[in-house]
Amino acid sequence: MRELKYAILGLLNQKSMSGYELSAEFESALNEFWSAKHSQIYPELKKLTQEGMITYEVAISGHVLQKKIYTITDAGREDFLRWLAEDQPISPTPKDVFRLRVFFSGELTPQQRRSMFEGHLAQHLARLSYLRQQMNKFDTPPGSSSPEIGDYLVLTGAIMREETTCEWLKKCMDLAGI
Amino acid sequence: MRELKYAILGLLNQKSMSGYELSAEFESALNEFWSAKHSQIYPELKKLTQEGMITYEVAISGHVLQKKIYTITDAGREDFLRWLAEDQPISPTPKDVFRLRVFFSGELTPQQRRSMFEGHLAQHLARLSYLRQQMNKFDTPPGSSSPEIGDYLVLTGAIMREETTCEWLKKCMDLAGI
DNA sequence: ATAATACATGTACATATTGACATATATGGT
DNA sequence: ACCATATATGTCAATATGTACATGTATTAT
Repeated sequence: MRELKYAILGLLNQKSMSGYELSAEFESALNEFWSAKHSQIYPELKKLTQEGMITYEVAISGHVLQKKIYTITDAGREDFLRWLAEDQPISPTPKDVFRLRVFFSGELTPQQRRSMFEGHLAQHLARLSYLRQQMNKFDTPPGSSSPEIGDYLVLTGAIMREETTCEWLKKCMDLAGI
Repeated sequence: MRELKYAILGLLNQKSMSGYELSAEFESALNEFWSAKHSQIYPELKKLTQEGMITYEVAISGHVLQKKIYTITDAGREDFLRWLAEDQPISPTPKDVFRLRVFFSGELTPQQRRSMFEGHLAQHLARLSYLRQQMNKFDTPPGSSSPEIGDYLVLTGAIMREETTCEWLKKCMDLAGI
Protein backbone atom coordinates (compact mmCIF):
# COMPACT_ATOMS: atom_id res chain seq x y z
CA MET A 1 0.00 0.00 0.00
CA ARG A 2 0.91 3.69 0.16
CA GLU A 3 1.19 3.64 -3.60
CA LEU A 4 0.69 7.40 -3.86
CA LYS A 5 3.70 7.81 -1.59
CA TYR A 6 5.90 5.84 -3.98
CA ALA A 7 4.49 7.49 -7.08
CA ILE A 8 5.47 10.86 -5.58
CA LEU A 9 8.87 9.65 -4.38
CA GLY A 10 9.55 8.18 -7.82
CA LEU A 11 8.75 11.46 -9.53
CA LEU A 12 10.81 13.49 -7.06
CA ASN A 13 13.63 11.01 -7.55
CA GLN A 14 13.65 12.04 -11.22
CA LYS A 15 13.47 15.77 -10.54
CA SER A 16 12.67 18.23 -7.71
CA MET A 17 9.35 19.95 -8.20
CA SER A 18 6.33 21.61 -6.60
CA GLY A 19 2.99 20.06 -5.66
CA TYR A 20 1.44 21.81 -8.62
CA GLU A 21 3.98 20.30 -11.00
CA LEU A 22 3.47 16.86 -9.44
CA SER A 23 -0.23 17.30 -10.07
CA ALA A 24 0.49 18.02 -13.72
CA GLU A 25 2.66 14.88 -13.96
CA PHE A 26 -0.21 12.73 -12.73
CA GLU A 27 -2.35 14.19 -15.47
CA SER A 28 0.20 13.66 -18.21
CA ALA A 29 3.02 11.14 -17.80
CA LEU A 30 1.30 8.89 -15.24
CA ASN A 31 -2.16 9.31 -16.71
CA GLU A 32 -2.24 5.83 -18.25
CA PHE A 33 -1.84 3.98 -14.94
CA TRP A 34 -2.21 6.33 -11.99
CA SER A 35 -4.09 9.44 -10.98
CA ALA A 36 -4.27 11.75 -7.99
CA LYS A 37 -5.99 15.05 -7.37
CA HIS A 38 -4.21 17.93 -5.69
CA SER A 39 -6.46 17.41 -2.67
CA GLN A 40 -4.70 14.09 -2.14
CA ILE A 41 -1.22 15.23 -3.17
CA TYR A 42 -0.79 18.20 -0.81
CA PRO A 43 -1.62 16.26 2.37
CA GLU A 44 0.67 13.42 1.25
CA LEU A 45 3.53 15.89 0.67
CA LYS A 46 3.02 17.21 4.19
CA LYS A 47 3.13 13.68 5.58
CA LEU A 48 6.22 12.72 3.59
CA THR A 49 7.97 15.86 4.83
CA GLN A 50 7.15 14.94 8.43
CA GLU A 51 8.45 11.43 7.79
CA GLY A 52 11.73 12.80 6.47
CA MET A 53 11.28 11.30 3.00
CA ILE A 54 11.34 14.71 1.30
CA THR A 55 12.28 18.33 2.08
CA TYR A 56 11.27 21.58 0.45
CA GLU A 57 12.52 25.05 -0.30
CA VAL A 58 10.28 28.01 -0.91
CA ALA A 59 10.66 29.71 -4.28
CA ILE A 60 8.98 32.83 -5.63
CA SER A 61 6.94 32.88 -8.83
CA GLY A 62 6.59 36.42 -10.13
CA HIS A 63 6.75 38.95 -7.27
CA VAL A 64 5.23 37.32 -4.20
CA LEU A 65 3.55 34.01 -5.06
CA GLN A 66 5.26 31.29 -3.07
CA LYS A 67 5.73 27.74 -4.20
CA LYS A 68 7.38 24.83 -2.41
CA ILE A 69 9.95 22.91 -4.38
CA TYR A 70 10.19 19.41 -2.95
CA THR A 71 13.36 17.31 -3.06
CA ILE A 72 13.72 13.65 -2.15
CA THR A 73 16.05 12.85 0.78
CA ASP A 74 18.49 9.93 1.02
CA ALA A 75 16.02 8.16 3.31
CA GLY A 76 13.28 8.73 0.74
CA ARG A 77 15.37 7.42 -2.12
CA GLU A 78 16.31 4.36 -0.09
CA ASP A 79 12.69 3.63 0.75
CA PHE A 80 11.60 4.17 -2.86
CA LEU A 81 14.26 1.80 -4.26
CA ARG A 82 13.38 -0.83 -1.65
CA TRP A 83 9.72 -0.63 -2.73
CA LEU A 84 10.61 -0.70 -6.42
CA ALA A 85 12.73 -3.83 -6.09
CA GLU A 86 10.21 -5.67 -3.89
CA ASP A 87 8.73 -8.86 -5.21
CA GLN A 88 4.97 -8.41 -5.40
CA PRO A 89 2.09 -10.59 -6.55
CA ILE A 90 -0.05 -9.29 -9.40
CA SER A 91 -2.84 -7.12 -8.07
CA PRO A 92 -6.45 -8.26 -8.36
CA THR A 93 -8.04 -7.28 -11.66
CA PRO A 94 -9.02 -3.62 -11.37
CA LYS A 95 -12.63 -2.53 -11.21
CA ASP A 96 -14.12 -1.73 -14.60
CA VAL A 97 -17.64 -0.27 -14.73
CA PHE A 98 -17.96 -0.77 -18.45
CA ARG A 99 -17.30 -4.50 -18.19
CA LEU A 100 -19.84 -4.61 -15.38
CA ARG A 101 -22.38 -3.14 -17.79
CA VAL A 102 -21.42 -5.57 -20.51
CA PHE A 103 -21.88 -8.45 -18.06
CA PHE A 104 -25.49 -7.34 -17.59
CA SER A 105 -26.00 -6.25 -21.21
CA GLY A 106 -28.39 -9.15 -21.91
CA GLU A 107 -31.04 -6.94 -20.27
CA LEU A 108 -30.68 -4.23 -22.91
CA THR A 109 -32.48 -3.98 -26.22
CA PRO A 110 -30.34 -4.49 -29.35
CA GLN A 111 -30.55 -0.74 -30.03
CA GLN A 112 -29.31 0.11 -26.55
CA ARG A 113 -26.48 -2.39 -26.81
CA ARG A 114 -25.43 -1.00 -30.15
CA SER A 115 -25.32 2.50 -28.76
CA MET A 116 -23.32 1.34 -25.72
CA PHE A 117 -20.64 -0.43 -27.73
CA GLU A 118 -20.43 2.19 -30.45
CA GLY A 119 -20.08 5.01 -27.96
CA HIS A 120 -17.27 3.27 -26.17
CA LEU A 121 -15.48 2.23 -29.31
CA ALA A 122 -15.41 5.83 -30.52
CA GLN A 123 -13.89 6.99 -27.25
CA HIS A 124 -11.27 4.25 -27.18
CA LEU A 125 -10.31 4.91 -30.79
CA ALA A 126 -9.79 8.56 -29.88
CA ARG A 127 -7.58 7.59 -26.95
CA LEU A 128 -5.63 5.19 -29.14
CA SER A 129 -5.04 7.91 -31.67
CA TYR A 130 -3.81 10.25 -28.93
CA LEU A 131 -1.44 7.60 -27.55
CA ARG A 132 0.03 6.85 -30.97
CA GLN A 133 0.70 10.54 -31.41
CA GLN A 134 2.39 10.56 -28.00
CA MET A 135 4.71 7.86 -29.27
CA ASN A 136 6.15 10.39 -31.72
CA LYS A 137 8.05 12.05 -28.89
CA PHE A 138 10.52 9.18 -29.19
CA ASP A 139 12.47 9.78 -32.41
CA THR A 140 14.02 6.38 -31.87
CA PRO A 141 13.23 3.74 -29.20
CA PRO A 142 15.23 4.57 -26.08
CA GLY A 143 18.01 2.15 -25.14
CA SER A 144 17.56 -0.27 -22.26
CA SER A 145 19.58 1.95 -19.91
CA SER A 146 18.11 5.26 -21.05
CA PRO A 147 16.18 7.25 -18.44
CA GLU A 148 13.22 7.23 -20.84
CA ILE A 149 12.90 3.46 -21.00
CA GLY A 150 10.16 3.25 -18.36
CA ASP A 151 8.07 5.89 -20.07
CA TYR A 152 8.50 4.09 -23.40
CA LEU A 153 7.53 0.68 -22.00
CA VAL A 154 4.32 1.91 -20.36
CA LEU A 155 3.33 3.87 -23.46
CA THR A 156 3.87 0.76 -25.57
CA GLY A 157 1.69 -1.16 -23.11
CA ALA A 158 -1.02 1.50 -23.14
CA ILE A 159 -1.23 1.38 -26.93
CA MET A 160 -1.41 -2.41 -26.96
CA ARG A 161 -4.10 -2.28 -24.29
CA GLU A 162 -6.22 0.22 -26.24
CA GLU A 163 -5.80 -1.75 -29.47
CA THR A 164 -7.05 -4.88 -27.75
CA THR A 165 -9.95 -3.02 -26.15
CA CYS A 166 -11.03 -1.73 -29.56
CA GLU A 167 -10.78 -5.23 -31.05
CA TRP A 168 -12.82 -6.60 -28.18
CA LEU A 169 -15.55 -3.97 -28.62
CA LYS A 170 -15.81 -4.81 -32.32
CA LYS A 171 -16.02 -8.49 -31.46
CA CYS A 172 -18.76 -7.74 -28.93
CA MET A 173 -20.83 -5.95 -31.56
CA ASP A 174 -20.29 -8.88 -33.86
CA LEU A 175 -21.14 -11.56 -31.28
CA ALA A 176 -24.11 -9.64 -29.93
CA GLY A 177 -25.37 -9.39 -33.49
CA ILE A 178 -25.78 -5.67 -33.88
CA MET B 1 -21.13 6.24 -8.59
CA ARG B 2 -22.77 3.68 -6.31
CA GLU B 3 -21.39 0.99 -8.59
CA LEU B 4 -21.59 -1.66 -5.87
CA LYS B 5 -25.29 -0.88 -5.61
CA TYR B 6 -25.80 -1.66 -9.30
CA ALA B 7 -23.57 -4.72 -9.26
CA ILE B 8 -25.74 -6.13 -6.46
CA LEU B 9 -29.02 -5.11 -8.11
CA GLY B 10 -27.84 -6.69 -11.36
CA LEU B 11 -27.06 -9.98 -9.67
CA LEU B 12 -30.34 -9.99 -7.74
CA ASN B 13 -32.12 -9.21 -10.99
CA GLN B 14 -30.77 -12.50 -12.31
CA LYS B 15 -31.64 -14.51 -9.22
CA SER B 16 -32.64 -14.02 -5.57
CA MET B 17 -29.83 -14.89 -3.18
CA SER B 18 -28.20 -14.29 0.19
CA GLY B 19 -25.35 -11.94 1.06
CA TYR B 20 -23.06 -14.93 1.31
CA GLU B 21 -23.97 -16.06 -2.19
CA LEU B 22 -23.52 -12.54 -3.52
CA SER B 23 -20.07 -12.59 -1.96
CA ALA B 24 -19.28 -15.80 -3.82
CA GLU B 25 -20.47 -14.25 -7.11
CA PHE B 26 -18.04 -11.38 -6.68
CA GLU B 27 -15.25 -13.91 -6.26
CA SER B 28 -16.23 -15.96 -9.29
CA ALA B 29 -18.41 -14.51 -12.06
CA LEU B 30 -17.53 -10.83 -11.46
CA ASN B 31 -13.94 -11.49 -10.49
CA GLU B 32 -12.51 -10.21 -13.78
CA PHE B 33 -13.91 -6.69 -13.42
CA TRP B 34 -15.31 -6.13 -9.93
CA SER B 35 -14.71 -7.16 -6.34
CA ALA B 36 -16.30 -6.56 -2.97
CA LYS B 37 -15.71 -8.03 0.46
CA HIS B 38 -18.59 -9.15 2.66
CA SER B 39 -17.81 -6.23 4.96
CA GLN B 40 -18.90 -3.94 2.15
CA ILE B 41 -21.76 -6.11 0.87
CA TYR B 42 -23.74 -6.54 4.10
CA PRO B 43 -24.00 -2.81 4.88
CA GLU B 44 -24.95 -2.11 1.25
CA LEU B 45 -27.72 -4.74 1.43
CA LYS B 46 -29.04 -3.05 4.55
CA LYS B 47 -29.04 0.31 2.81
CA LEU B 48 -30.72 -1.03 -0.33
CA THR B 49 -33.41 -2.62 1.82
CA GLN B 50 -34.05 0.71 3.55
CA GLU B 51 -34.22 2.38 0.14
CA GLY B 52 -36.82 -0.11 -1.05
CA MET B 53 -34.63 -1.45 -3.85
CA ILE B 54 -34.64 -4.99 -2.42
CA THR B 55 -36.53 -7.07 0.16
CA TYR B 56 -35.57 -10.24 1.98
CA GLU B 57 -37.04 -13.37 3.48
CA VAL B 58 -35.37 -15.36 6.20
CA ALA B 59 -34.61 -18.98 5.34
CA ILE B 60 -33.17 -21.73 7.51
CA SER B 61 -30.03 -23.68 6.65
CA GLY B 62 -29.90 -26.96 8.57
CA HIS B 63 -31.78 -26.67 11.89
CA VAL B 64 -31.41 -23.11 13.11
CA LEU B 65 -28.89 -21.13 11.03
CA GLN B 66 -30.68 -18.19 9.48
CA LYS B 67 -29.91 -16.64 6.14
CA LYS B 68 -31.55 -13.73 4.38
CA ILE B 69 -32.61 -14.32 0.80
CA TYR B 70 -32.72 -10.98 -0.99
CA THR B 71 -35.06 -10.25 -3.90
CA ILE B 72 -35.03 -7.18 -6.14
CA THR B 73 -38.19 -5.01 -6.07
CA ASP B 74 -39.87 -3.33 -9.04
CA ALA B 75 -38.32 -0.04 -7.95
CA GLY B 76 -34.92 -1.72 -7.80
CA ARG B 77 -35.26 -3.27 -11.24
CA GLU B 78 -36.35 0.07 -12.67
CA ASP B 79 -33.39 1.87 -11.15
CA PHE B 80 -31.00 -0.84 -12.33
CA LEU B 81 -32.27 -0.75 -15.92
CA ARG B 82 -32.09 3.04 -15.94
CA TRP B 83 -28.44 2.85 -14.83
CA LEU B 84 -27.63 0.11 -17.34
CA ALA B 85 -29.03 2.06 -20.28
CA GLU B 86 -27.40 5.36 -19.27
CA ASP B 87 -24.88 6.86 -21.62
CA GLN B 88 -21.60 7.15 -19.78
CA PRO B 89 -18.13 8.37 -20.74
CA ILE B 90 -15.28 5.87 -20.48
CA SER B 91 -13.82 5.90 -17.00
CA PRO B 92 -10.30 7.17 -16.41
CA THR B 93 -7.67 4.48 -16.88
CA PRO B 94 -7.64 2.39 -13.72
CA LYS B 95 -4.74 2.45 -11.31
CA ASP B 96 -2.13 -0.20 -11.99
CA VAL B 97 0.75 -0.58 -9.53
CA PHE B 98 2.74 -2.81 -11.82
CA ARG B 99 2.76 -0.24 -14.61
CA LEU B 100 3.80 2.34 -12.02
CA ARG B 101 6.81 0.14 -11.23
CA VAL B 102 7.59 -0.33 -14.91
CA PHE B 103 7.51 3.44 -15.35
CA PHE B 104 10.28 3.74 -12.76
CA SER B 105 12.09 0.54 -13.80
CA GLY B 106 15.03 2.48 -15.21
CA GLU B 107 16.25 2.66 -11.60
CA LEU B 108 16.54 -1.12 -11.32
CA THR B 109 19.51 -3.30 -12.21
CA PRO B 110 19.05 -5.59 -15.25
CA GLN B 111 18.80 -8.57 -12.89
CA GLN B 112 16.05 -6.93 -10.86
CA ARG B 113 14.13 -5.96 -13.98
CA ARG B 114 14.38 -9.48 -15.32
CA SER B 115 12.99 -10.90 -12.10
CA MET B 116 10.16 -8.35 -12.08
CA PHE B 117 9.00 -9.10 -15.62
CA GLU B 118 9.47 -12.85 -15.39
CA GLY B 119 7.55 -13.07 -12.13
CA HIS B 120 4.65 -11.15 -13.58
CA LEU B 121 4.62 -13.04 -16.84
CA ALA B 122 4.36 -16.36 -15.00
CA GLN B 123 1.40 -15.11 -12.99
CA HIS B 124 -0.41 -13.71 -16.02
CA LEU B 125 0.17 -16.91 -17.99
CA ALA B 126 -1.41 -18.85 -15.12
CA ARG B 127 -4.41 -16.52 -15.12
CA LEU B 128 -4.73 -16.84 -18.88
CA SER B 129 -4.69 -20.60 -18.63
CA TYR B 130 -7.41 -20.48 -15.97
CA LEU B 131 -9.57 -18.15 -18.08
CA ARG B 132 -9.26 -20.38 -21.15
CA GLN B 133 -10.39 -23.30 -19.08
CA GLN B 134 -13.35 -21.23 -17.88
CA MET B 135 -14.32 -20.76 -21.50
CA ASN B 136 -15.04 -24.50 -21.69
CA LYS B 137 -18.25 -23.97 -19.75
CA PHE B 138 -19.72 -22.73 -23.01
CA ASP B 139 -20.17 -25.79 -25.23
CA THR B 140 -21.13 -23.42 -27.99
CA PRO B 141 -21.03 -19.59 -28.04
CA PRO B 142 -24.31 -18.30 -26.56
CA GLY B 143 -26.67 -16.54 -28.95
CA SER B 144 -27.06 -12.78 -28.85
CA SER B 145 -30.28 -12.99 -26.83
CA SER B 146 -29.14 -15.77 -24.49
CA PRO B 147 -28.95 -14.87 -20.78
CA GLU B 148 -25.31 -16.02 -20.87
CA ILE B 149 -24.24 -13.48 -23.51
CA GLY B 150 -22.89 -10.94 -21.00
CA ASP B 151 -20.84 -13.54 -19.19
CA TYR B 152 -19.45 -14.77 -22.51
CA LEU B 153 -18.52 -11.28 -23.72
CA VAL B 154 -16.64 -10.34 -20.56
CA LEU B 155 -14.80 -13.66 -20.48
CA THR B 156 -13.78 -13.15 -24.09
CA GLY B 157 -12.53 -9.69 -23.14
CA ALA B 158 -10.64 -10.98 -20.11
CA ILE B 159 -8.81 -13.56 -22.23
CA MET B 160 -7.90 -10.97 -24.85
CA ARG B 161 -6.69 -8.63 -22.12
CA GLU B 162 -4.48 -11.30 -20.52
CA GLU B 163 -3.08 -12.33 -23.89
CA THR B 164 -2.11 -8.74 -24.61
CA THR B 165 -0.60 -8.30 -21.16
CA CYS B 166 1.57 -11.39 -21.70
CA GLU B 167 2.67 -10.14 -25.11
CA TRP B 168 3.50 -6.76 -23.61
CA LEU B 169 5.59 -8.31 -20.82
CA LYS B 170 7.56 -10.33 -23.37
CA LYS B 171 8.10 -7.19 -25.42
CA CYS B 172 9.29 -5.36 -22.28
CA MET B 173 11.89 -8.04 -21.59
CA ASP B 174 12.96 -7.78 -25.19
CA LEU B 175 13.12 -3.97 -25.30
CA ALA B 176 14.79 -3.72 -21.91
CA GLY B 177 17.40 -6.16 -23.19
CA ILE B 178 17.17 -8.91 -20.62
C1' DA C 1 -16.21 -38.15 18.26
C1' DT C 2 -13.60 -34.59 16.39
C1' DA C 3 -11.46 -31.56 13.50
C1' DA C 4 -11.34 -28.90 9.38
C1' DT C 5 -13.70 -26.35 6.24
C1' DA C 6 -17.71 -24.14 4.47
C1' DC C 7 -21.77 -21.48 5.48
C1' DA C 8 -23.65 -17.23 7.41
C1' DT C 9 -23.86 -12.34 9.17
C1' DG C 10 -22.37 -8.61 11.10
C1' DT C 11 -19.24 -4.35 13.08
C1' DA C 12 -15.04 -1.31 13.74
C1' DC C 13 -11.22 1.02 12.24
C1' DA C 14 -7.93 2.68 8.95
C1' DT C 15 -6.86 4.25 4.53
C1' DA C 16 -7.82 5.95 -0.15
C1' DT C 17 -10.08 8.91 -3.15
C1' DT C 18 -13.08 12.38 -5.05
C1' DG C 19 -15.60 16.71 -5.35
C1' DA C 20 -16.48 20.87 -3.31
C1' DC C 21 -15.06 24.81 -0.81
C1' DA C 22 -11.67 28.49 -0.16
C1' DT C 23 -8.13 31.85 -1.43
C1' DA C 24 -4.70 34.43 -3.88
C1' DT C 25 -1.16 35.68 -7.56
C1' DA C 26 0.70 35.61 -12.51
C1' DT C 27 0.38 35.99 -17.30
C1' DG C 28 -1.23 36.79 -21.88
C1' DG C 29 -4.63 38.55 -24.94
C1' DT C 30 -7.99 42.24 -26.23
C1' DA D 1 -7.84 48.50 -17.84
C1' DC D 2 -9.95 44.12 -17.94
C1' DC D 3 -10.77 39.34 -18.44
C1' DA D 4 -9.69 34.59 -18.94
C1' DT D 5 -6.74 31.16 -17.88
C1' DA D 6 -2.92 29.24 -15.60
C1' DT D 7 -0.20 28.96 -11.41
C1' DA D 8 -0.20 27.84 -6.54
C1' DT D 9 -1.72 25.74 -1.97
C1' DG D 10 -4.61 24.20 1.13
C1' DT D 11 -9.03 22.04 3.90
C1' DC D 12 -13.45 19.50 4.47
C1' DA D 13 -16.94 16.13 3.96
C1' DA D 14 -18.62 12.12 1.72
C1' DT D 15 -17.85 7.81 -0.28
C1' DA D 16 -15.34 3.58 -1.15
C1' DT D 17 -12.60 -0.11 0.16
C1' DG D 18 -9.90 -3.36 2.80
C1' DT D 19 -8.25 -5.71 7.13
C1' DA D 20 -9.26 -7.25 11.30
C1' DC D 21 -12.44 -8.30 14.91
C1' DA D 22 -16.42 -11.04 16.45
C1' DT D 23 -19.69 -14.85 16.56
C1' DG D 24 -22.08 -18.96 15.61
C1' DT D 25 -23.97 -23.19 12.76
C1' DA D 26 -23.52 -26.98 9.06
C1' DT D 27 -21.25 -30.40 6.64
C1' DT D 28 -17.70 -33.54 5.39
C1' DA D 29 -13.72 -36.23 6.06
C1' DT D 30 -10.98 -38.86 9.32
